[in-house]
Amino acid sequence: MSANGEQHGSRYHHGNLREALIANAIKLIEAEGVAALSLRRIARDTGVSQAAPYSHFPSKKDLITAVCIEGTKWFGESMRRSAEDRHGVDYLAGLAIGHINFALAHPALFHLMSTRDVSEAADATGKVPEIFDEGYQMMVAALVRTPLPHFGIEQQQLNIPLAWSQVYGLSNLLIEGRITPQTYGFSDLEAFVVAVIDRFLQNSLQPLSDSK
Amino acid sequence: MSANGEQHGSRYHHGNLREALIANAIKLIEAEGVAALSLRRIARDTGVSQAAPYSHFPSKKDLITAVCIEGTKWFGESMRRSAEDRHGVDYLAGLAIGHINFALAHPALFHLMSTRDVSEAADATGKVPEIFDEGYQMMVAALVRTPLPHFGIEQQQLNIPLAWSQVYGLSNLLIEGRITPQTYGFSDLEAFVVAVIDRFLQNSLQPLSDSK
DNA sequence: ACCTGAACACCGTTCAAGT
DNA sequence: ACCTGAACACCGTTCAAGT
Repeated sequence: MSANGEQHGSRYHHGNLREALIANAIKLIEAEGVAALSLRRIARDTGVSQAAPYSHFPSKKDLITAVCIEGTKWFGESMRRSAEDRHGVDYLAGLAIGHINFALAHPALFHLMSTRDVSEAADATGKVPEIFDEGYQMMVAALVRTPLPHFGIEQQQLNIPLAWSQVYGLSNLLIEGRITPQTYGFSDLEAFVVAVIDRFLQNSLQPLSDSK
Repeated sequence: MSANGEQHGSRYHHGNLREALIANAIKLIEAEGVAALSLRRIARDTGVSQAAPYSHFPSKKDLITAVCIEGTKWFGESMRRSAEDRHGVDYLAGLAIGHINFALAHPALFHLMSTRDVSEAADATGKVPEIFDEGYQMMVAALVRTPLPHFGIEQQQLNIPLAWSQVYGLSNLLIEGRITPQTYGFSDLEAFVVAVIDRFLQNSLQPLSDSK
């Protein structure tokens, strides 16, 4: 309940306190939500005094920033893993599914990473969005290089915010439980996600009609 | 800095403390963000003691819930106002624009309403999502009754989560500053939003190709 | 019924002091 | 350099007491 067991009696005079704090912060977030995140609590869980974290982070914001940075790595990996060995439109679908998988597997962490008020609050360096967007850059790159027939350049441009907000929005609404697959006749979450993404891509692949 | 001026010396022994607290809570959120939201601060701003709010709300969560409920009214009105006098697809676009307009006009409030960790944290009654979704029900109703040629029923069904997460995601990414209209060659935010929504609707209106 | 003031257990942060 | 313990100004919440 209080110790984490993996230390052999020493008291972090080794330089691993920083990593231990980040790990325990993530553990706490995933177990009890962002609201439960307190520096004192993390210090307690890590077995150090309340003031110890200040030897490694100037403020709570900076610890959270570090947590976000760690999270973005997992996020990017999830997208990459899900998209590898795929090509063209399938690659795009893979990225989207990797995105949503991460969000569903780490809802609190995803939320922390993706919302401002927590991380505006949180982002001391101001670089979290930039880092977070790395994942999206993969999507952007794929969108740009994937040949969408019948699209002009400037039309294709608009697909970027479209795809981005689509995936981002779906992730959040699924996490929040506002959209449930059952409502739309899907018993399986994965199948629902695939269907929605497929539909999005099919829609986007159509040539634009000249009116009507 | 401390008083709000609209009271005539009396000390809220009238039954308007509840409304004053909600109003000042919203004022505080919009001025300093959700992070600054504290019961004691609101009480101070309203000119009452720290314990006074507990005569009207069992806990901080309940005050926030009341704030969310108030917010959903504005949200619904914004969508309705923006869509009135429009028909068919234009009506849908109006709803979407009303949604995004509200999010941009009241970012902190929108964020409070739409994110769980704050309002899971916040929603004592558990009914906030339900109420919040009222706005989306308009969208759903419109999507269902708007004739989209070439779509079967079950195909049309999928447009609901698609449109919903599209608008929701775009709202959030615009608020967070992650998507900027300038990136896509728009100097005007409104024009950008209209273009994206139009594109979404045009995409969705296409008949599905039978493969390829 | 509605509000106040003092109290309790928390929190982020600072700072002198220890090793 | 890294950590502790005590302190400060906050916070949510409770509770006896006032009107």
